[in-house]
Amino acid sequence: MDQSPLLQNNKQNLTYWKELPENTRVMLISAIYSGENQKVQLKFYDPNLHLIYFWQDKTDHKPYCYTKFENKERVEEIAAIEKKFELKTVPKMDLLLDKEIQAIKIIAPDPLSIGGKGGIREKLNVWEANIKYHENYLYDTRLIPGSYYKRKGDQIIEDPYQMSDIVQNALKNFLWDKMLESKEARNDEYRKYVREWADLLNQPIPEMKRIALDIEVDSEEGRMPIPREHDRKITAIGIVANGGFRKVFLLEQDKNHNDGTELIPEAEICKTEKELLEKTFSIIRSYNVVVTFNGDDFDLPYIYERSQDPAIDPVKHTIIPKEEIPMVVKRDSFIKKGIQAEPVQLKHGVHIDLFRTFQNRSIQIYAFSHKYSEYRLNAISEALLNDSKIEFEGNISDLSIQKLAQYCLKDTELTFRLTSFNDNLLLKLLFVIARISRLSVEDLSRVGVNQWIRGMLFYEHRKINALIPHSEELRNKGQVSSAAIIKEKKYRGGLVVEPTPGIHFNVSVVDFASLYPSIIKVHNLSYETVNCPHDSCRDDPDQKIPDTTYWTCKEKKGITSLLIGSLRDLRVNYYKQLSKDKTISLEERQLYTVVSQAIKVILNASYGVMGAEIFPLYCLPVADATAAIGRSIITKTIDKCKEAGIEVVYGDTDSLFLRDPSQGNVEEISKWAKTNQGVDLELDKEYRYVVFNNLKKNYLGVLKDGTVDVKGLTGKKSHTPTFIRKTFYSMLEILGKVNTEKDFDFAREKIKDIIRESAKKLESAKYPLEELSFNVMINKSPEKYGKKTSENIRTTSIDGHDSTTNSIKGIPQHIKAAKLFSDNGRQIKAGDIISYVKTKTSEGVKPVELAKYEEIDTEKYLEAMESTFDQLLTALDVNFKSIIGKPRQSNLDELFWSN
DNA sequence: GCGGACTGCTTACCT
DNA sequence: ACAGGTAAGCAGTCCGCG
Repeated sequence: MDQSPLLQNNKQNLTYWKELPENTRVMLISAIYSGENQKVQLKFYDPNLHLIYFWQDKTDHKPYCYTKFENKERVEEIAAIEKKFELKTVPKMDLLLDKEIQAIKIIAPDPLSIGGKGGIREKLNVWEANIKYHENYLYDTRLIPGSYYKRKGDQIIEDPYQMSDIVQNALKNFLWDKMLESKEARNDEYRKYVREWADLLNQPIPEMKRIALDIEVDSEEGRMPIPREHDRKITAIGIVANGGFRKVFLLEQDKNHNDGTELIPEAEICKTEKELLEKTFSIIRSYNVVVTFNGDDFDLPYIYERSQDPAIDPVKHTIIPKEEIPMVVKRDSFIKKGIQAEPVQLKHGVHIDLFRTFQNRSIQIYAFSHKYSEYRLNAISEALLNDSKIEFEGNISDLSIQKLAQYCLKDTELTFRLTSFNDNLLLKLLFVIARISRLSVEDLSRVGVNQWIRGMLFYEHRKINALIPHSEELRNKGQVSSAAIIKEKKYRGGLVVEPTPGIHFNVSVVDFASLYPSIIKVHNLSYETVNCPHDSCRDDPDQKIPDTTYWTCKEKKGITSLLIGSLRDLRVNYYKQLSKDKTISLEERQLYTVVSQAIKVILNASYGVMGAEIFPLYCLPVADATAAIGRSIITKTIDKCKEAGIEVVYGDTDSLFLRDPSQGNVEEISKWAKTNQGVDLELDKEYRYVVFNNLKKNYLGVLKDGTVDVKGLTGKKSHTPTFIRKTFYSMLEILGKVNTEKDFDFAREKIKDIIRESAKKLESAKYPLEELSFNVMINKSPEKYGKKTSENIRTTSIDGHDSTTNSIKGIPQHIKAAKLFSDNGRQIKAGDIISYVKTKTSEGVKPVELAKYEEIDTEKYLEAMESTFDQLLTALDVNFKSIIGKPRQSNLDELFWSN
């Protein structure tokens, strides 16, 4: 077995800053505020020796916030009474007014004096009081998580890696040649942004020494142990680290839990839980990064609480002293309601909870292209690693010690591999996002994308000495200009072109490369530049945004426009090229691929957050204007196509489907778009043919190489019963082989055969029940459904019964099924996928596990097949009903209902 | 009392 | 806990019919 050198000497790898040799390059990985010391503490990582250097502020930096001059008297009054604040008048840039103002800086002895109970925030209109102190600290010192530093005396000095000549030259080319074509190239400010991003993002990312950790706890069936109660024994702790280190500590068990087989070699049996915990702690101490799956709410708080419970030492009833535990309870964090665990933080390392990270929609969709759709370890592992947990029947507490060891170690291994697969993709991604968002990985892996962009923008405000506005100040920036199509939406979004129904050969798809970020860049969109205070801009017709009442600023570049625009250009014109450049090392190329991916995540969200209330710089006019310009660009491009005689058969937001264009056609339009609209229109895909029915966001396309692209069709949707989906995909296989108009005749017949066969299999009960299930996710807890209708409230309150058919009326089918499940004692919670079949029972549905074949409503399934397949068949001029014959009593029905 | 038109709710998808 | 637009299925209400 590969033994980790770190484990052998068991050295606590936490070292103080003064011990860091000068000129050793270390990376900033964490920043926290220690309430105990009232100081910010930083952790730096030495990528060679894998040590953490620990730094505590000595600069006497203090928490603070601002107020405006109009509050001078009031703030002086407060300061005179409370005697703990220091006031300073300082110049600040007010971006909304585009002028310098005098602000009063209120300096406090501790963060609670500002944001705590009775803090200044409650007494006065203050600015920048909602920023966590450790974030403030990073902004002010310009320290960026994920960046490299070195020690000089007591100080922290920037110490970036040098870029290689190739990369350096590519950047120069980009800055001086590529960009000279555009207006921005002549803008030094813009060039400075590009340069700074590249300097930051081109830094290599080291492989971090880390462990994955997973605990198993003795528990009753169907009830999760609660950390706060810590009343259940810890029976196993698995640890997997880099370099092949694997270990599982097991609590000694009685004979009933021994199946006589041999234990896996990684197993080590401990006499008591105390011993088990002590051994685990000593390993945790020797690593810098700890990875768990749901460790925030379970594993970490559980082992912490349990270590303080005398039950872990049955003989002497002693606990583990707090100094020996590598964790502390996070006291400064605000207490969330209803949580089951006190948050726990690692003392010297960094803890990443993958459960939370994979739940992040941006990670799920943009980083992993929606490969997983459930947030369980097993589902994510299956999707990303093609591996799964060890399955077992019954209760985990009944497993033999041998099986438990295997099970626990497997979970731990999967957790580790989620951070290591694809050349440590996830961790690298997180570190690049840390650099962009100015948040530590510890912080950013637990928050949504709006906080990432918040971090990027807040940092920038500090950098240019601009006061960060209140969200209320951004609410009076103008009326919404374009009403949404969907009610309950705030403004109108992208334009969807009505598809031309039918089969079209040789269709080219062109799309605008990151359209919204381009618009934000080209049109100088930012909260302070949309409806800016300058009369000259307001009165200039060139500054007007088409189809809206908004105008934009020509006097000054907006901060969002600069940041998003420079990132966009870097991605499109620099990182994408570098990631393919064979003259640089594979390792570097991989970094640039990751950087490009991380920027994509940020760009994709940058427009969305402007229209999201939770975003601190929420500014509806910016989002509204962005979408309006997008509609204007696509509309004008369509007009231009028509003018040039190019037929547009479909389009959605930023894409156009052109029917049989020449290469010259595409070039012409693309050039036109660049010159007249300032956006890049690129050839995205070339379809051999595309099939449209009359529905938007619904089509099938076969690429030149025979790959079949399906969008939006029901046959693709995850809730569709497997047998229908499988039949649908075999239809697609046929269509992938179609090359010419003539081939369709054959394909049509093949498809009819497939459908007939499938219908026959259905009617003769040949499909396993599981293939008939609809699989629908429940997004709320089951009780929260069906409360809106008065009818429903009345029936439940009158008869009082819960499980009568009355009380489950007015409730979606998947919830009905879920309720039948919980009647059977199984817990259903938000995020679960309910698998149910359609039945002839009074409810009309039943969970698959509880259903019998004779209850199946075959007619309903034929209807489902019909509606699913008709989306394709209508375009192929085939009729479902005529294939399987008229609706009739199915064989199955006759069989079961006659006797 | 019945059925079709309509609305609202929910989910899954597209960009 | 980033946006809006579209489709589909179900459940319920409204309204006219005769």
